[in-house]
Amino acid sequence: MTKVRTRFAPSPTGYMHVGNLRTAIFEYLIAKHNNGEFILRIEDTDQTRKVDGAIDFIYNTLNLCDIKIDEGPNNKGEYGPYIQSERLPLYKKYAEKLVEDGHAYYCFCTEERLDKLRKKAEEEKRAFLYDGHCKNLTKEEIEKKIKNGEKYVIRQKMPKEGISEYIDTVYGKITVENKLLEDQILLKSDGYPTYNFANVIDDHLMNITHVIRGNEYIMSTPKYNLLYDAFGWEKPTYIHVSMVLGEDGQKLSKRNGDASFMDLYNDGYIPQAIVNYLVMLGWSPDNNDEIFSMDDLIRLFDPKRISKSPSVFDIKKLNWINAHYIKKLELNDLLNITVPHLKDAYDLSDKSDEWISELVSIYQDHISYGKEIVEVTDLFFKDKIELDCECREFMEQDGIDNTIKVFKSEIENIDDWTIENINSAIMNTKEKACVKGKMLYMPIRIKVSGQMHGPELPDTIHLLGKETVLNRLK
RNA sequence: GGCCCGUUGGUGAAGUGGCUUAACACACAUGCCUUUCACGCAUGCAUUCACGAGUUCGAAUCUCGUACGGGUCACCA
Repeated sequence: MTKVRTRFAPSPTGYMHVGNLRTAIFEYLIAKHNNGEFILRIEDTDQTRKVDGAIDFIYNTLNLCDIKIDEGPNNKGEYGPYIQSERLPLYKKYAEKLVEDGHAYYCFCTEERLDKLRKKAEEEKRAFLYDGHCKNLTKEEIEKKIKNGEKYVIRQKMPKEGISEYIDTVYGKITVENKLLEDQILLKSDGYPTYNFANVIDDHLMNITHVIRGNEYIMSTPKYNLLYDAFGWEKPTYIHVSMVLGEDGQKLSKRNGDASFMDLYNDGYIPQAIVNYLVMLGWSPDNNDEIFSMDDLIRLFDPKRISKSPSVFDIKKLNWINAHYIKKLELNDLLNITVPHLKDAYDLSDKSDEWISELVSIYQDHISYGKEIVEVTDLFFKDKIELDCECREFMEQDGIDNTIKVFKSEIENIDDWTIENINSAIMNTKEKACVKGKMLYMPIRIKVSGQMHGPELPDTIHLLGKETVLNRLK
């Protein structure tokens, strides 16, 4: 049996939205589930969209997600180079081979002529298809034109009749009429291959066995297959996956302000949690489990269970999964995803490392992503706290003033500012003011933190410091 | 406009002709527990699977039509 090989083939744009990442995850899981290899190939045939540092960015992203690349631009491999712009001669060679064998032809049509055809098609409300104008040029005509320095492209010769069909792992049988297939361009006039062509050549040369990609390619896959047939190559297994949509039901995009992986990462989402969440978008295991390690996923992943319909990216569910991962974090990792945000938002110069650790720790179970630490801890950093309606209502009840007064004097009497002593102060207040439960804790909590909820009260008070607490009890 | 694909609750989804009076999870709501929130627990939230017809003893599941949504039709990837 041949070894399963999948590839992730992004353009180097320096941006990866979660839909792209999900595709990479699926590709990785399919390879690893079958003990296969995962290849990274950079598709930079559009030189205008290239961004510096994009390759490192991709490596960095996949690395953070524990997706290990077996072969790629920064790895050794037998099938390189792994950057398409470094493979140019190859494409040209194969395109010319196709011409020789009668599966493709030179085309000298100018942009103007094509524009005109396009316009006409639009007016007549039909799909534009190249009219095959250059298909039957004689050898002499072609040589003459090339000699004259006329620009040319190489186009694939499509059958005019019949149908093409193939089996997609997710969508089943897909049928397209051949007459709807365009004599698509394989080699552009600048000598670069088109995406479609480079893909076929590279996938074959790199021994890719499973092609996983967005379902926008469902319709063009027959063209790919025709190419495989023309070369006499074995076709890969196709696995088309549906789209990931934004909350508005629209396609995810940077412009829409939709979060990219890096945005999420920078906000303190844990890559493993993001992977966990993304894999559940459009895929489900055959049981009810929802929390998966990468090893679990590799073991369980079955592309047959990928769903056909698009799914909406739901940040709330991601929050839930991420909170789950945060609860299990070691202190150091917890600090890493929270402290930078604290530093950003507040002046920490007079706070000790111990204080910061303690602060972050008591909120570990209360935040669903790193950056959330900022809003939830603001009571530690502002001078004046304001009570909302619910708090004020609570504070208007009888006996509250007395409880606060008693508690304040208890606090004043503490010499050694420890959580134990603070706890004793609360207990003493319980005795002396004759209140308990909600009527004991809530007034103190509200007065001191300005909120009706939060972590353990003694911890909060301890972190606030004696001075601040006394000020707020006034 | 042609062609292709999709449509189960606010969201992710299970479901492949009878065990479904449609799982599970998120979200939401209520209650219990708890000093509060959270956690946990319990309950509620789709009389119905876009709609209509057909096949069948029986349909979310099969067929056809309609609607809606998306994709595709570049010397972009």
